Amino acid sequence: MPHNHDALLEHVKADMPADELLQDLGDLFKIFGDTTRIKIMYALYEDEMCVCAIADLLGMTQSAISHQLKVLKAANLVESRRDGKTIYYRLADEHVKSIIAQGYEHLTE
Amino acid sequence: MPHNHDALLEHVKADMPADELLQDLGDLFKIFGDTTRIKIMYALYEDEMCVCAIADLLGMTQSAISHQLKVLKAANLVESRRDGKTIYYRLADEHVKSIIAQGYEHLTE
DNA sequence: TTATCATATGAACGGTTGCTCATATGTTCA
DNA sequence: TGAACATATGAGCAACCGTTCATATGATAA
Repeated sequence: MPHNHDALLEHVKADMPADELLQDLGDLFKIFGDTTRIKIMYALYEDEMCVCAIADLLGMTQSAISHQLKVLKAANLVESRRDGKTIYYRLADEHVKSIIAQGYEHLTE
Repeated sequence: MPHNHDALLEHVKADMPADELLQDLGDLFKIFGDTTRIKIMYALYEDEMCVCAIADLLGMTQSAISHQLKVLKAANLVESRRDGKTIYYRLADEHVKSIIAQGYEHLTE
């Protein structure tokens, strides 16, 4: 007879966040789970930057960077402003830095 | 003539972590970027749990959970101990909680 | 308006990933 | 030892994802 843990499950289940939130959490971290996007966020750590500067910095296509910036913007991780032909991107809030910082700590300890 | 930002690039490049670390960061967050793994980590938030209990909790196959636990263990996010036939998993350190907490904050503010 | 720069976007292709299924390993107990 | 339970693992497949390529949009200046 398989062993039983209904009591434990009852307890743990009660403390679990809603499925939708867990899904959203996964989706959020998925965005951090790509080196290109991590690099973009690090590039914006101190100051805003235009798309072609980021592309130059990472040695990648302007198109590739644009696609990724769109993903980051959809997740409210970056914001942008236009100045003539140029569009400058910046980090949207401090969570970006603190999430990366926590990951960094896990790796370097 | 395309506009120039060599000076900016020079400065930002100097502050960027090594490529290998950025890669590792991406790989780490990739692991958080899956709902099943997020659920497993949340299940272990307060106490250790055996594999079949996690499978029951999430309504998933034992095999699927085992595969994911292997991924989590390889990234030092969970640890395990054996007690007879049963193997209990627990969170490896506090970073797991704080990383998830930061993501949670970003979503709920 | 036309040419050029800066960025955005859609389609498509190749690589990755998470699950299933079958099976193997390891442990306990009769 | 053999049967049952608990977990691990390898192969295979469908779905997802990041890039490239071609092209579209938007802005400026001549």
